Amino acid sequence: MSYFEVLKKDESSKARNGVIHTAHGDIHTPAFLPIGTKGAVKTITSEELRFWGAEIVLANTYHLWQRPGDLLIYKAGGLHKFMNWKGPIFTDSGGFQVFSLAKMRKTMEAGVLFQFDLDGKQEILSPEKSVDIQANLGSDIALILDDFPGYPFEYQRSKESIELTKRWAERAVKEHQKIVTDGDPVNPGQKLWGIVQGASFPDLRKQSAEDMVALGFEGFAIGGVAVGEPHEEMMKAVEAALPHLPENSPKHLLGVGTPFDIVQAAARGCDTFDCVIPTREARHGRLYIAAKNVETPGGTAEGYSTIDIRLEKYKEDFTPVDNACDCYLCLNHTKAYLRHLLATGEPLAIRLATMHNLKFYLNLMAKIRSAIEYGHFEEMVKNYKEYETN
RNA sequence: GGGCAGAUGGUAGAGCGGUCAAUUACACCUGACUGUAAAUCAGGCGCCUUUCGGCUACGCAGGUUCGAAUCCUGCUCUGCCCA
Repeated sequence: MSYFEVLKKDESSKARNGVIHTAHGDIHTPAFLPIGTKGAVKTITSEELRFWGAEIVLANTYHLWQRPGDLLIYKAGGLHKFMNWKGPIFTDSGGFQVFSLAKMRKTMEAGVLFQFDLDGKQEILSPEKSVDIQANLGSDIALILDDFPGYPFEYQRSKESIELTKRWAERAVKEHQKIVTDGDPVNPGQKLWGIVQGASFPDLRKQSAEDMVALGFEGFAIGGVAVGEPHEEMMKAVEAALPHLPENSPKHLLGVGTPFDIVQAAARGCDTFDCVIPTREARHGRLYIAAKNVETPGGTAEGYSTIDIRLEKYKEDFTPVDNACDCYLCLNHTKAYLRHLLATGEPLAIRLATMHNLKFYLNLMAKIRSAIEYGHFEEMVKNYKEYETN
């Protein structure tokens, strides 16, 4: 049984249904990974995630290294046991933190120099260190430490980043092999995935993809996107990278995205996605709603809309956020109640809202898989976008 | 009936002669949020105006003053206390 199996290819696009086999179970793709940066998807239990159909979660190397420390998690028996999540875990390498916390960090050949917030101690996150930490966490999918410049995209800087990422990748692979051969990893089945950089420059994406393929990775992530660029630029980056990666390997699109982004990227062949949008925006009062039978010039379509539950107009709205939704919030509570909880700062508010948005995203992925399975993905892609409904 | 305190923008509550269209908070409105330093952040919030600026405003009516939300007088109302 190969690591990744393509179960069904869509005839109208590059989308496909597949399954990734990991030491902690299968992941049916296209899949969305709820983000649990510090070992928890904010306010949500592992049991709930599993119940709603999440098959894998993402955790962060950088943050878990700082607290509670990867050695502590190693002592706990690995991150799966520590957080009691029995399914697959995907860990980010810390590369994104290098980018998002850039003001306080310095990228060097050796790695990233930075200071811990708590005690000001200086540390270097190197490609090896990142792999070591992820080995101690015992994730099923680990990522190499990568470098990326952000937006706007600049050719020279992007070229440097794919070159540095390649050199770091070589070191990461060696370190990972060393651990597998000589070490005592928490999760011997852990796979290290490469990351393709190169902004939206086709030649750089191609080069970076080839660099990664040459290193023998079994899975790949597309990085450096969702940093403020327009949707078209993001798709351009995806289109530039995917043809140069093996068709029978899983591809993750890092940090993406809106429901629209995800559908579009799935159509281009991306298999897995992670994003803070559903969880973060839930905390900020933005709720996603499946919009069925929306009137469009081409007839009725299906898409989605969002509401800001904080608005006064929902004060006396005693209907569910989405009466067609099967999440706990929609089955049990009204907009007026959720608005009240959020307005009064009740912790339950963000939990209920998070439940809803995560269910929306997970339902979306199920719809994509189903559409591919039953041959109507083309129709779904055609009109699936955000609609205004007010 | 007497005494005391007070009346400020949706609400609470600053201001106590000019720099006040009026601090601040809440409410309300807009907008952000894409490998989570984010249960967060930014902007707006009398009316007209793109800006400049103009107009009307701090219970009501007068007055003092170059100038009043701020001082004085009367009135109205509110709260507390004493009869």
